Amino acid sequence: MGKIVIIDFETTGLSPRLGDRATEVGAVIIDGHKIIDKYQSLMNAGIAIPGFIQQLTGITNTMLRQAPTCQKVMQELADFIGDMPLAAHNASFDTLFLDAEWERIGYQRRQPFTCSLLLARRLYPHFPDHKLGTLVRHLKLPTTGTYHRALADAEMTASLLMNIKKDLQQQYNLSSVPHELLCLLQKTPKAGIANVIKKARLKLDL
DNA sequence: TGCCAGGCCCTCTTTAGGGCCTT
Repeated sequence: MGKIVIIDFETTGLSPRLGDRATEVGAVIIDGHKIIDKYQSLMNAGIAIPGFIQQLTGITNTMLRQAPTCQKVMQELADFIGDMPLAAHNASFDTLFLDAEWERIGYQRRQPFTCSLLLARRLYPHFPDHKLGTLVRHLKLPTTGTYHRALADAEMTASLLMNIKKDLQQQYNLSSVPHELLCLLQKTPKAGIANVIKKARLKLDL
């Protein structure tokens, strides 16, 4: 109950439709306000990583030559995730790559995705921007490794999401913040959040 | 040939345009 998988992909570019592929995936499971499990793997799609992305992520073509196939990694990831709901920072990006890589192994995502970027824009509108690094710095969250590596980014996104849940709980005096409520809030204009929580409090017994 | 992401959000908007965010 209350578990969410936070996921992050490193890729060869921005668009699976233009042929970009995943190069690394990191995923962590949170239960309430704790990380309880982690998964990480590089993956070899057999295509070259552009130079500027190698510089950005530190993931090189040499590293990928030794990496397992995308098919193997995506099957392991599907087993790791099971039917738990998902979250990511700028989830529209990770949704595209997860769906595209899973489609290649004949697997279809069924669970909803929550976006910590959309939630952070609503909860922390006064921050200078809503990049993952900026949010981690301003909220004084732990940095767990190198930015732009999949597991470190997934862990920091998990810390961010747990902070968002904690702030919602305190601000609105909620007993819990289920994934269903996060899905509702990420689509709610800032001015409507209190009203959505009021309705959800009755419906979800919060 | 030349171009090329895509979803969300704001505003000098809605018959649109541009910035943010992800690699």
